[in-house]
Amino acid sequence: MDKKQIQEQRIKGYFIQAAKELLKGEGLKRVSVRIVADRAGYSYATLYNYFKDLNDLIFECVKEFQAECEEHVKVKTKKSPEGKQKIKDIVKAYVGYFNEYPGVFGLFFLERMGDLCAKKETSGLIYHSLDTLCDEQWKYLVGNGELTAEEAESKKQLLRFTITGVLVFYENRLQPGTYKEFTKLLDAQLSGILG
Amino acid sequence: MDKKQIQEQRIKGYFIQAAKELLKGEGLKRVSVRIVADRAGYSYATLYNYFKDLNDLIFECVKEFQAECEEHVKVKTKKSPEGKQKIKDIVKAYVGYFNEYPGVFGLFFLERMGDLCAKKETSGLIYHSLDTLCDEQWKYLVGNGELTAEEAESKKQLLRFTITGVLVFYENRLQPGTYKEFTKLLDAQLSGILG
DNA sequence: CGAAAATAATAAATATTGTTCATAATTAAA
DNA sequence: TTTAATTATGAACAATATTTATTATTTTCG
Repeated sequence: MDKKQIQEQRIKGYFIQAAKELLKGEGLKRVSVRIVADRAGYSYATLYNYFKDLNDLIFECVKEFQAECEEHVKVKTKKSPEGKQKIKDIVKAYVGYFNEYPGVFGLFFLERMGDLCAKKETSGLIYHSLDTLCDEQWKYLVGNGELTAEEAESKKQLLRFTITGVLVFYENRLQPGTYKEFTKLLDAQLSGILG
Repeated sequence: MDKKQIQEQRIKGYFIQAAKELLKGEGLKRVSVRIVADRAGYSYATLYNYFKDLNDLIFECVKEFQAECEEHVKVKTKKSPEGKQKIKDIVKAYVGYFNEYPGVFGLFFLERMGDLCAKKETSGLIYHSLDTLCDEQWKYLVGNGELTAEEAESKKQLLRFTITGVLVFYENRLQPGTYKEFTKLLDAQLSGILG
């Protein structure tokens, strides 16, 4: 029956919504079965009627955050001029999303994904998100003759690692002390890679 | 009394040793008060006579791992020729240590340090370890005229971020699938930065 | 040496976790 | 309306970190 599917999906949504709010607000360590269920308006046991376990629920959140992030970037860079400038803007928007929700960054890159059941699926989703977002622009630059295919591949990798590294340092609240310094650092790194 | 200090330090050492073994072998998730105390040959409650809490113990482990890592790098690069080559070798040895003990890398960069009490102290220790290890060589290159002070600072930063990023990807078992590919990637990135 | 005092080790207890299961409540079917 | 299926839930279980009161040990000193 279709109704069943709709209703089930709706209730799953309540749990997911509650978990997402907690993840964004307080981070993974504050997400417990009891608290999520409370916020969703159900008993903790009910959660297990809709999700295999807590990781299953969190995995759904990861997927939604990933989509949110992608959407966020696309909206913010809609008008950017194609090529290197657009890549820079994509990266800035990408970083901006994680800066707005540090808990999501922690969930994506820091907190052990090892526990999340479908490792390959989740990791693939997360680890290639920046690549996917920039892919068109890299192709554009190669087609344009601005970069060779090898140069593009090399820069793509460098960008991926550098941005992740920068975020790891900043989100752990150490490296650049202020947001101002952080954006300056980011700009510098982007110029270094893309010219 | 001095005897007291020595004995206390000795028993603390048993707990630290047990925790270190667990961290290296199985990672943070497998480290529990009960298991550590068991391995140390004491009751779990005894641990609290020597450490404020579990984080306090783990912080001690972090300090020891940090020292171990430093020592490991220094031994491995003792004979390297000064300058860029030595920086490359330092980075390789540094990465090599974490590759040998993935649990330690996770502890350092991935698992939420937020819980570790003395955030600033711990983070400073960890986040500047690579910088400190390479510092002499950067100075050498500047004194040598091979690099300007600004170039050195910029490359130092880039190196720090890139290496962290590469490790985050590799240790989460996704990016390069094999160790062979990983070292190749590392070499490429090092050449890109240091020429 | 032996009693008193200080120190150290521990078991029991508390408060959280995630997860399972039998049962109660609700909804759908006949 | 009675029966059957589904859904929600509280109780229970195992494992977690930590605290507290009590026991065991060691040190001190008369």
